Amino acid sequence: MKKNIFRNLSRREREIMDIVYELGEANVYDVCDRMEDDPGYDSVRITLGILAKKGCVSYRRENRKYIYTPIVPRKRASQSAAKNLMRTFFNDSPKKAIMAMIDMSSSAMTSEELDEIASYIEKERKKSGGKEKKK
Amino acid sequence: MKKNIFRNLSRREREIMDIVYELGEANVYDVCDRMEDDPGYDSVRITLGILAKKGCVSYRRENRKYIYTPIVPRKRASQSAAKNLMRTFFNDSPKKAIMAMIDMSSSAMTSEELDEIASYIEKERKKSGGKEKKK
DNA sequence: ATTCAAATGTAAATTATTTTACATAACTAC
DNA sequence: GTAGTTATGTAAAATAATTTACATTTGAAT
Repeated sequence: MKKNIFRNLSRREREIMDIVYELGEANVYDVCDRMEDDPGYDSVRITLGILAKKGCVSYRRENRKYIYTPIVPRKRASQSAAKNLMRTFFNDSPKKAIMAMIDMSSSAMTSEELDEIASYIEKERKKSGGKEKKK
Repeated sequence: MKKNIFRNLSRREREIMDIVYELGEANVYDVCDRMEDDPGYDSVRITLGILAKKGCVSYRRENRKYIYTPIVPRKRASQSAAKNLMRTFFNDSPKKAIMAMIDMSSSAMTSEELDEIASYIEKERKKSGGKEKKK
């Protein structure tokens, strides 16, 4: 059984990984800019180095700058995070989690967006038909 | 501006808070039972004490056992976590986040559940009409 | 009253994390 | 070439987190 990919990251490491995911890719300065307290270039650099050693990010050189990229693809990482959310707060029920997100966000979405989501559900519902209800 | 309630929790603290949220309330043994590595009763106890001091959990006595409960209500904590998820992985777009959750969960839901979600959206859509689309 | 279990508090010891520092390389621009 | 920027590596120092230990309290059971 695969464990949560990010469970053994420290607070700072986790914080930096979140920023790298948020940005898609980032250099040391990009990360520094997004941190509330400013830990200093070196500190962030060392931590990115640790994350590279742990296999969380890779880096490449572009012009003069090193650019760090998450190794676990955004999609897989987001699914892992979403599953964690479902387990922790929604008793592992996707339905409850999705409804809660709709509830908290409906006023921030346009009716068009809500419609889009509705048609997306309809499409999914037809596609697999979903799991059959237990008798 | 209110900061993320749980940003200054250490790894262990965060782990224990998740368990307390998952269970709703818990005593030291309940928490121990859910931890993969077993940190030992005392260690968990001390950490729960720190969480109490930080204002993350309260506790009450029931019979001979102390029971710890999250102070920030589950709903608010889950919203905070969901917002974090949206920011980190979905460019702050609820629509994208919700669709991703549907996508990853549709095969685990019955058609009935999908229907329920769809009607919930319809209800929300009618209620506020959502935000108007920008011209 | 004695014993046991469940709790408390405090402190020390251990480990992990985070930051700082220093020495160096490579590439650019002047 | 010299200086400046961006990077590297390693190590030390400083902080923070985690675990362990020991001394106490309280209530329940025998």
